[in-house]
Amino acid sequence: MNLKQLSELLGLSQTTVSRALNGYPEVNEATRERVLQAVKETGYRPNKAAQRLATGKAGSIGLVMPTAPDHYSDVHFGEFLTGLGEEAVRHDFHFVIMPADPNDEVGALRRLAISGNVDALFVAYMRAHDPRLPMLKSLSMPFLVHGRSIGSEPDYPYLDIDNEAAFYDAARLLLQLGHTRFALLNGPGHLDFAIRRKNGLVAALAERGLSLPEDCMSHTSMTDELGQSAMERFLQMPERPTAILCSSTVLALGAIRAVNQAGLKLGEDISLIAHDDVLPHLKPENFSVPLTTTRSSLRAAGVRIAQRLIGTVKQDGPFPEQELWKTELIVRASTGPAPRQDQNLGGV
Amino acid sequence: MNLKQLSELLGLSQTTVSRALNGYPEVNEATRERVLQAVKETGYRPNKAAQRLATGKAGSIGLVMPTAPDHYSDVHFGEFLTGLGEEAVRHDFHFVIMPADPNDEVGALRRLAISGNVDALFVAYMRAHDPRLPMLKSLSMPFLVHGRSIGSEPDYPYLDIDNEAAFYDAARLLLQLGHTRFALLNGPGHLDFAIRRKNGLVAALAERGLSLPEDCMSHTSMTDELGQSAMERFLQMPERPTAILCSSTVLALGAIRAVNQAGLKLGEDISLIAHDDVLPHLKPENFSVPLTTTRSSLRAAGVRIAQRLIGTVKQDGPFPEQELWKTELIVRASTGPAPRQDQNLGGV
DNA sequence: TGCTTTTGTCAAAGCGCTTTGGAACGGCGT
DNA sequence: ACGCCGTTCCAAAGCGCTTTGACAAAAGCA
Repeated sequence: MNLKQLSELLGLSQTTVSRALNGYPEVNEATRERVLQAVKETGYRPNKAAQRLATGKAGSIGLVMPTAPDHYSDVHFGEFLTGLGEEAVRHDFHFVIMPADPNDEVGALRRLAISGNVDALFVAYMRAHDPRLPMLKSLSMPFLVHGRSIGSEPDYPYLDIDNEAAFYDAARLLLQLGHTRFALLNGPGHLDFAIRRKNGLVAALAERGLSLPEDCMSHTSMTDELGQSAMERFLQMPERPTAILCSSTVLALGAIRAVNQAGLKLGEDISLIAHDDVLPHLKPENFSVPLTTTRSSLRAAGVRIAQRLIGTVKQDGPFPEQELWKTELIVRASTGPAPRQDQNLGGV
Repeated sequence: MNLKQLSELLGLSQTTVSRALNGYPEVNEATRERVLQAVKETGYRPNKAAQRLATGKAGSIGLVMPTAPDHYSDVHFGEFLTGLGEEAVRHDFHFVIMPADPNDEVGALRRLAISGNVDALFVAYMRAHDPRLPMLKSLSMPFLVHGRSIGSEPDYPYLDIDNEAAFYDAARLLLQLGHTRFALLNGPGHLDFAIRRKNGLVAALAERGLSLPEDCMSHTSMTDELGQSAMERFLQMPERPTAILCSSTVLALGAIRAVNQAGLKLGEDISLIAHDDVLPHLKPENFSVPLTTTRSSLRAAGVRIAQRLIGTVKQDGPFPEQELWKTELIVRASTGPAPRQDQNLGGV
């Protein structure tokens, strides 16, 4: 069934049917109803390829999936993708996923853009001074970045969470509880979110005249194994930290294992706050000691990004704007007052 | 730059240029060279949408991404997707990913098929008597399944690994080492691969007159946490198993944690063989006690599936066939002779 | 030489949609 | 009665490609 057949069946022109379907105002409401009814009965579906050719819009958004032979397909990416997908499917959009070596993301993105089968681009895993940004700007194709790029002019459309504030607030809570020795279990050091979280923590410490020693920072991929080994190192320090900030519940999973194996009590000997991306199978409230977290749903971010990107493409409208989400600081049992000996030793 | 302009530039007809580009035989080699040269110089790229409309081929394959609010975006899926993607990008194909609740996979698949923006479908996570199979067969659209569906007529195109043989062989190795008490850490019980792996193990045991008690089987999602808790249960049994078969290195990760925490030695007190999907960040040789595994690369399967599916679509050729990969049994340090007390008690 | 094949090329007809530029129609004011 | 609008619809022109059917030119064959 195609438009022509449908219009003949209705005794209308293709024009009118097309307009009825696409919500144009110049068609009589009664006529539109008839058309819609016929569509239901016949199960007519417009041919995507024809629509694309006619409108010049592909109805799809492109993204680069970081992947190399040794690259871990991480849960955060999957979770985010799910959000994107949920929204996309509602609008009959789809993605073109271009797998690419993380070292060639610029190239991959450019290839995607000129391939002509996407209307818009999405990028994530932002770094400081990210080289993709100037490229994207030169492209005259809508794009939206998840995160930001420290060191770049902030004149590009993005959706980000306020990482700095999140870890600043988390650190302040721990400071108020009397902690003075902090450690940071962070994501890869070149990524923007990791830099900002570190900055947030450092800023909060600086207000109290404290600083974060180099050996109390760990920058790794966010897997539980790496969380565990980093935490083990922290615990072996002569003056071990009592307050841990952690960039992911996945890292926290490993870290807590290390705490337990060291015979220490989470929430008593060690206080820990993790950032919670709301990964479905890793709920902070289900940890044996429920986790205090800074929370912001990765999946929700995916949905929102898809919304904005699709909106932009559909109405050929203004490029999407900047959006900064606050995280929620949710206090559970993994944080508590600094242990006694710490209070004795501690302070400024 | 479009075909028309290019052909005018060359003083040829659109027909000839198109044919030269698409490798048709009826064009002079010298002419083809000229065309190719011009393409290089002008950077001409055929418009995808127009090609689609003209050929009726979308150049994309569809797949359903299982996702629900509580569904874990698992690493196995990501890893497989990476393989698919690598191959797809080589042929300028892309996927349409339709996220769907695992309970509505049939519906999602159908919607994908009639949406008209895919040429072929791919399905995974096969179950026994999988309801998607009859639906797919009725669809007259090429498809390929990863895995098989026990209980269904095996008349559909698939790529699978020989799960039964894998675990049969693994079990035999352990039997030869003198083990008699086995346990199975398996994936979700409704999935085909899990059923077959269990069958393989049971068959090997039966040859020795042994059987697998119900409480020595665990069927769960393949996360390390669940691997750990299941293993803990096994270890608390009065006559605890000494030989463990494990459906994923992710499960094994947790299981081994349980072994260590129980103060037992892997490869001495407990022998363990895991199936290794070759996840980049979970290499069995990097475990503190290197893991004996049955190996088959998930990513390679992705590549192969993309190859076959794309091949089928491109030449409109025969539907793809059936393919069964053998796994490799790779012996490392996590397997050893059954401990003494077991040999005394044990045997047929 | 005259005939049929083969080779290399072309003009034109789609593919199924959107969109432009009218046209028909009835109601309105004058 | 006339012209003028606003509404509702239409015919036809693309969008950029592939493919069919035809046709010269070159080649093969008797």
